[in-house]
Amino acid sequence: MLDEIDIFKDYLRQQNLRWTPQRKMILESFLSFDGHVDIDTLHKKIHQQDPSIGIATLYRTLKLLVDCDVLEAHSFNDGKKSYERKFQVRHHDHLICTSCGKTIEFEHALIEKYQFEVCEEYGFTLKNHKMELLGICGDCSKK
Amino acid sequence: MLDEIDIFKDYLRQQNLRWTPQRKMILESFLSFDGHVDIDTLHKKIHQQDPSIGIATLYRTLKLLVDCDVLEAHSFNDGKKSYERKFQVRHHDHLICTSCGKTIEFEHALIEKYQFEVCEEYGFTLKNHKMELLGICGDCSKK
DNA sequence: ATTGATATTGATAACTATTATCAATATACA
DNA sequence: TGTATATTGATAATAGTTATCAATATCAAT
Repeated sequence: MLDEIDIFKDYLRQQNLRWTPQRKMILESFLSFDGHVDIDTLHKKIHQQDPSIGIATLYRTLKLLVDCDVLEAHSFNDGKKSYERKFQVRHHDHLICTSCGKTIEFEHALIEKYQFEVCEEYGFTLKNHKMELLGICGDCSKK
Repeated sequence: MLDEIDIFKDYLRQQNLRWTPQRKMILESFLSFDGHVDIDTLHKKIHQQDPSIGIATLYRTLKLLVDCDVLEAHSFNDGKKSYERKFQVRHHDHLICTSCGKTIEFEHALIEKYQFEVCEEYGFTLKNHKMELLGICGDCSKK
């Protein structure tokens, strides 16, 4: 079974792009995290392993990984982007605490079903979706 | 019945802030649009009416309008923010065509109900939510 | 293995959206 | 009308991201 490394390699070959140690290490480093990763976190980890890798290469590689559907980009309201594995991870949505920032992932089959219906109604072919529920988590509302 | 202007005025008074011609004109200009408005569009329109209004005042005023719940901020994936009326407008979600950028607004009572249930399950108090369905619209899939 | 065409890299300049600074001015209340 | 202070516009500063470019690495064909 293909893993993310293989998908990335195949994609690069198809596009006449090259498999490099930097690209390998960035993807591997990314995959060592769970859930959402922001550029800063990833850059710090990569810099520890190899301080010679430049930030531009990081941005470039993440863009490629989104293009080949290995990662997915999110835009939260602080203006920063974060990234998430897409392949081999079930689709899910997010519950976000606006007080402490805690994020919980969930999935709900019925919601997904209705989303699909809405798209049909408007003649859309659904490719992806994003749902964020913003609220106050149990811990924060106790304070 | 209170309208947006009154809400904004009341909020300013409560916070010991001041009602100024610039704030009045920015809010009125915003309300003359339908749906989402991005800073650029709004700035162009305002600049036509009164070129002396600075961009900083526009940003400052929009922030106040979000604080007093007259507007809502969105962060789409291009990194730019856009704003939308909140008051007197029913909550709705977005269908976005990833090919031509067209946006359709919809609402779905059952989806909202299940969102509420998910929050309860995790001990969250739901304050707001954002749902975007990304796909290809009918026109684009014909091409 | 060597070569050659060209994709990639790191450093850094440039760019975009947004926020902070500050002196001049406008507002609201006594 | 005067006065304390909030607001303004201009612009510097900041943060995140992208473009530029010369040096280097990759890969397919020999």
